[in-house]
Amino acid sequence: MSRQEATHTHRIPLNRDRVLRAAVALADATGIDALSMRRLAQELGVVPMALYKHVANKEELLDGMVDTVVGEIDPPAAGPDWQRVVRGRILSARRVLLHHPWAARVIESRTGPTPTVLAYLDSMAGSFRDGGLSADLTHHVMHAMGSRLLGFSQELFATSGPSGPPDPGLAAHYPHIAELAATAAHDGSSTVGGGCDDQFEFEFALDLLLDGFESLRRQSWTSARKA
Amino acid sequence: MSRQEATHTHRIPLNRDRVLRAAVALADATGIDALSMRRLAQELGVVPMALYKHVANKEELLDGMVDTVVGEIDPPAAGPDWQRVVRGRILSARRVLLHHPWAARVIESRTGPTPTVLAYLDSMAGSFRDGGLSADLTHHVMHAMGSRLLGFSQELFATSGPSGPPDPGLAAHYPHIAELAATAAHDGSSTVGGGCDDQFEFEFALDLLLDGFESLRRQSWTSARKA
DNA sequence: TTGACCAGTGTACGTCGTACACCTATGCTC
DNA sequence: GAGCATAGGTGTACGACGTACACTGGTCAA
Repeated sequence: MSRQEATHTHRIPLNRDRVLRAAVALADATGIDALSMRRLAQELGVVPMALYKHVANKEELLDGMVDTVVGEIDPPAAGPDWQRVVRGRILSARRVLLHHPWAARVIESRTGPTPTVLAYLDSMAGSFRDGGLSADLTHHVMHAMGSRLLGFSQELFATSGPSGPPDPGLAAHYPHIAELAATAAHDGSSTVGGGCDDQFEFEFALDLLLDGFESLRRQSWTSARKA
Repeated sequence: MSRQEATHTHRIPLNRDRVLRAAVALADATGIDALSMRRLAQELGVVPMALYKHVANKEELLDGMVDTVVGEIDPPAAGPDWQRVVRGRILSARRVLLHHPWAARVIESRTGPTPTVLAYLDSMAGSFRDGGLSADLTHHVMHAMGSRLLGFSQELFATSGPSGPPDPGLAAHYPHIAELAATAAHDGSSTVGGGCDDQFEFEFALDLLLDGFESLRRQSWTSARKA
């Protein structure tokens, strides 16, 4: 065992994690468009096909990169003030995304969320629930936050099929998300099957912002107060 | 002149507009990933290189497609209530984007806005100004709307260089945007050069939403009122 | 010693965007 | 009408890309 790296030209073997880290670093350095399997392999001193022993294909590589980035977001701080908790976490997410400028676009291009992303969203929903927001309100609030949570738009929760009971395994791992999915399912007002009423969610956030703007206008708000 | 289409196998010549329309239709039908210059040429009964007589390259094709889509958004309705005007226009933009599901991602991938997009944003800013919002507030409001206006994120206004006076031609064509750029330039609080304080803009929208959520929570808001 | 297993290799295919040289019919000028 | 520039369409070719598939060599359990 001690001669693991004894034989002189013996490379440390690749693994999924090294591949993902290298991919993130390469995307940071040269942009997402310059990230090809061939360039990445070259960076790792390996032939392109070697990568496929560690990721199934490029899509899975991108999924893994997203997970790596989402993993950099700070866990929620403890504290009684839910707004402080959520605010801090979202600003952490923003810092991470600013550090990996390609990430927002990649996240948006994914078709389904990975478990890592689901866990992040679940934890975020948990912060709202802990702050005393109802499951119903939390649901709409999560939609309203939309891209500010991560760069996602509203069809995130369409993952659960159009009918039938939600995956029971989901509830075990992501209790808050399961709860939100449940409220969406049995208040199914305008949509026929399960899933959310995207139009309602859009207007919910839009009106919240427009009302906020009008309120600022009435009080002659100016950004100078911040200086 | 009368024999313009007389000679039997004479194709109607292509033009930029026909190319763009066909590209939009193809993307609508088969998804943006299936849109290649070769597939598009085939759809038009033409050899791939023929397209390059009408668009410089694929990037310009995508720009043109975005313009086509943005051109479908309704003009602002007239009316004294600025919230109604803005709301209606944004919902129109949303309808258009729902009709072209690929568009949001393409818009976000563009590096700089086209004149058509600038005109749309200028007109939107004009609606806020007409509603009595100050130039300062309008500026932040435009940022806060962010992706809800079209799918853009905040670095939109970074187009004007980091220093020097803004393009005088810009003011003529896009007076409201020029006005916003001006307010951003000479209140330059935390950023060194010109441009916006993206961090401030992000927190502005974030806090507006968080405060709105807290207010709903206090009044035990529930979405059932909508039913 | 054998043989299964696994990380890494090499070759090859089909697709992509597009540079470049070429053709050909249109329509302008004399 | 004769001559000719020009715009629109063609054909060939190149260098990327993602990845299927068959392989090789080194490790370790039996």
